[in-house]
Amino acid sequence: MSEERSLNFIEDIVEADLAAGKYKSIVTRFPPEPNGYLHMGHATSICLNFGLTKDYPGYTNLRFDDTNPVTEETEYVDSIKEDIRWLGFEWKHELYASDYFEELYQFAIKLIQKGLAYVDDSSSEEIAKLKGTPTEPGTNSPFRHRRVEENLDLFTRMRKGEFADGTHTLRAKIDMAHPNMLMRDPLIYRIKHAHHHRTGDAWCIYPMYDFAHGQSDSIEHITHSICTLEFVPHRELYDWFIEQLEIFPSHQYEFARRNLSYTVMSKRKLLQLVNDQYVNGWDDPRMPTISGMRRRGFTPASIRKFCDTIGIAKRENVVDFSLLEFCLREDLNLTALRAMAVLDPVRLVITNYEEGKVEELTTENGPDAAYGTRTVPFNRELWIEREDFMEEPAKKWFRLAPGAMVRLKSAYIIRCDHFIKNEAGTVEEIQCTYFPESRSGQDSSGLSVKGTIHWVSIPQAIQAEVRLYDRLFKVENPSSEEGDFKDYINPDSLQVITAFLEPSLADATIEKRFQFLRKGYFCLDKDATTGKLVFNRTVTLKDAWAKNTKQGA
RNA sequence: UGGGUUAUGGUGUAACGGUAGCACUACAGAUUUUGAUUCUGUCAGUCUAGGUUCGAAACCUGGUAACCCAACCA
Repeated sequence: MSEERSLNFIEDIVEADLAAGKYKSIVTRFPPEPNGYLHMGHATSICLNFGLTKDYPGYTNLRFDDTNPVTEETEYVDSIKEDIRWLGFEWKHELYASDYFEELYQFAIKLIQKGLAYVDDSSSEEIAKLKGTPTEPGTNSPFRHRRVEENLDLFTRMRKGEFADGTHTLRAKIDMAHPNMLMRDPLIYRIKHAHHHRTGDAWCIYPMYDFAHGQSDSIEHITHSICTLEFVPHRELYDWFIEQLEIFPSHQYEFARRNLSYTVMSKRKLLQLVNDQYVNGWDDPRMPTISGMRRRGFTPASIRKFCDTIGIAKRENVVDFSLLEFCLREDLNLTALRAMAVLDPVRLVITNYEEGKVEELTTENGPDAAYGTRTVPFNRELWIEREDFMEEPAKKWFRLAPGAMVRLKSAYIIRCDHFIKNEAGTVEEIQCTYFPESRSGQDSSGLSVKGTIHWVSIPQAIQAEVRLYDRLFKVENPSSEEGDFKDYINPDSLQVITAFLEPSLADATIEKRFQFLRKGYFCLDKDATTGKLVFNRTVTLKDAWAKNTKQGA
């Protein structure tokens, strides 16, 4: 109540309805079709629908819109439920449009009896031809004036299975000259002799979307039926059916689907990426699917925060990917365990450190003291990041360079004395001296350095496969570019490397989130086995220096 | 003279006839044993032309632009 946060237009409507006493509590629903995996676009709808009944009295149903048996499968039902729960929401009732098939059938009978529906024997081509175009009115079907009794008989026989697929349809009788194409005698039932994932072979006629969705809403007494903008023209039909059927008046409200830059967000396109093997399945960490993002290491809280931040409105939009990254980092920064890993190693030798000696040094586990500490082994030879050394240091370079000093995180201050190159001119080894009095936590050296770098002790280091991801597409809006969206796929969206990790990372589990110090946030991938660690880079840290050098170049 | 929807910084979103605000991005600086985090600051906006009004991003009129609608998909 004390929130100053401004309301979106749907919350405005809900508040007005509640204030006017139109409803004492509200009912919303999330209505996926079980024919694919949920993606970031669905997350917006989930957060909206479930969020509304968290903020206002009422509840939200999960209703599968399963009126097309040829594309729908139980496998999808399960993944959808898992994704919603993972996002942190729980539905009141788990329902299916197919639960209402008998009721829907009776609704159709009622329409026929009122003279508002008829059986059409036209082929799909004939129906399309008579439909007209947006600028030309349609023409009445020759079957439009069948008598009620004949329609009833035919429709009953359609249900009994007397006719083949495509031979008959049931259409609402509205107006073939209507400016809204959807009002030109829309099809409401079609024959499909197909096995349904829930009703099996009980039916061979199935209602169309427009004769299932709104009626299901009404049956469930949904007060606010929220969908995306492309359904705006359907609202007229939605209201027409409810009025003619004289059933509970649910209302439909539409918002603009959210688009994310550098990716695509339609089931059809995502399916192509999977089928054509541009990615490795629906849960590939580069996919904007909920399952892909979960595998990548996104947290539910970060996705909810993102949905909340981008808001709900009616205009076309492409949200910056960087905002999603911001929400992710914001959450991960607070929750990820800290660890050290070297992704691109170069050998560093501390020439004045006793050979064979190993010290266990204390370092922090997390962003604050509550996470406690652990120890990491330290010895004479370490891996450090190749990019942390510069033979000829740039301006404002804080890291290692000939003669320069840095602190090794949670360890000692070192000074670079020499470096060794191979024939190819690549630095192979960096030699340093350390200052024993500069030990972390008990530094009496009086030295101060600008830079601190991470490291991993070579003898104890463990290896892991690390998968580095970049954006899937090279352009902000692949769908609006010339040609095929697949032409704009980023060929370097996945880079697989072998990294050296501190030994504690051997205990990583799939739920844990890590910040590899100075490198980014990582999590264990499901491909990891007892013998082989595999990490995904969820997102990099912000890197002011990298930005700096990029600009200078 | 088909119908519908939408136009606010680079991006997303507020302002409900009364000071155009917030967040991201970008940039500059402070702190920092992560060039992270944190903190401070800067740049930057009402599609257009008229009108109503003391006062318009908002209301009216005319343009312009983008998106949606001609699946037995949802």
